[in-house]
Amino acid sequence: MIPRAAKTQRRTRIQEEKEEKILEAALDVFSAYGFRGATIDQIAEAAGMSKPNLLYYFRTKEAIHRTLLDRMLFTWLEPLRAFDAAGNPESEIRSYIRRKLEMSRDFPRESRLFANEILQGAPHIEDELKGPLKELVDEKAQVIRAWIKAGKIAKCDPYHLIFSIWATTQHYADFDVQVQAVLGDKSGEGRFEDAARHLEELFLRGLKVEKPSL
Amino acid sequence: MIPRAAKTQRRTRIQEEKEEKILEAALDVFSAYGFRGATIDQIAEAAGMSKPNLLYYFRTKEAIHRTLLDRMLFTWLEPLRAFDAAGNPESEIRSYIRRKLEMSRDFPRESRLFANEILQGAPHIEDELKGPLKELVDEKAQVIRAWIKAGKIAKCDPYHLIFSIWATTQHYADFDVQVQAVLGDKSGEGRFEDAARHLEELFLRGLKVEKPSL
DNA sequence: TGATAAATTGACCGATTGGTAAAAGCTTAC
DNA sequence: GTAAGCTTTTACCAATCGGTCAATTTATCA
Repeated sequence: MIPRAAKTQRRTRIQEEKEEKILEAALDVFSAYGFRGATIDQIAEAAGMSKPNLLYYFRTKEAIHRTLLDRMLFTWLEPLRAFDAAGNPESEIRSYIRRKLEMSRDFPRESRLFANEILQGAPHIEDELKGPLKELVDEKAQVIRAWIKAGKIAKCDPYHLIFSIWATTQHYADFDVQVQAVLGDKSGEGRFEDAARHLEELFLRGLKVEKPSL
Repeated sequence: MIPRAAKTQRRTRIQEEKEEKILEAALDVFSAYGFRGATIDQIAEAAGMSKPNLLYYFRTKEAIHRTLLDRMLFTWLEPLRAFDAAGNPESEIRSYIRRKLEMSRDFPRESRLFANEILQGAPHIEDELKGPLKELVDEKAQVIRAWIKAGKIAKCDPYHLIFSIWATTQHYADFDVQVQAVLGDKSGEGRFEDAARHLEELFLRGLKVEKPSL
């Protein structure tokens, strides 16, 4: 009878399965229509259950949304967290770009969920942006700044550099329809590699110090 | 009595004014919530008129949305149209970036309207993307390819280069909340110039031929 | 097995959705 | 002024919204 936070504190197998199914369906709907555009009925149907049954596991529409966002935010920042100050600048930037691009390829719905949220003013995650996200970016910006001062990469604004990497990589998930429309349906397979090669070259050439070793 | 396409074929002064006011309000709402998330009541209130009055000028919610998209799509592509094959590659790319960035600064709502539409699968403008947009991009990609062949800029994929410019410039409109959260509310004025300088340097350095004039 | 708790459902709620009908108010040209 | 057409409003509609309730079915475990 007690849906969330059961007495035993341990979640049932059924609970686990159904909640997963709901979140899976909700990710489809929220990422496609945004928070306000999504409806509980739609999510319930996609999850293959009745609306009251869905609301037995998540008390409100917002609860589902929040759970999805929380989950996503953590993994979303993982590539940036992996950004290593001790590593080689070129390979660090290269692998960061690649990791972010892989996420766009493998988790496009998560990317769109996030994009929808930001686009609509980030009403549910403003604190996370101004807190944990900002702190992490500040930290990594310092790393980049150190590389610049050490003459390892060309001078540039670290924050805007990070923004550029975010923008270009996430573009392939968020604006996929447009990318496909422009490129035509040809080259469905090689598309990811083409984008990866292009971005790596663009950023690494753009950051190479003027006179490498002369 | 006949709202749209009046007998006289000429639109009244009042019609002109009210339609403009509706579109202005609708741009606010659609860009903030997406098509499904927006409501006619909300638009009507923002436009300072009753819902039936609004529906006297635009028969459906979709009609408003379509009008906004049609208007926007044309001006949105203007910078790319201005991309001149006869011009100097460096200055053409530089001014294209700047123009796109100016649009993000001056018309953020239009950018978000477009972003929302694409994010949600471009259900209303798929044809425009696969038609006019694709053709225009194909044309300009040829220009870039010619520049590459002539050795004027470094080798790169012209399509992905255009995507990168779109992504990075529109990022400042679409993800403004995130940008502000990360940068803090400091430097509100210089932000645009910082971004412009960063993007110009990134792309121009990234496209410079290896051995400029040796 | 039976009892107890968990899971599921149909019926329903008030509020809001996109949109309509019709009549009243307002402009404008003659 | 007045008649015709343009504009605006009040009242309303069926459908859908997020969510509740009580009752029923199903799983769990002693």
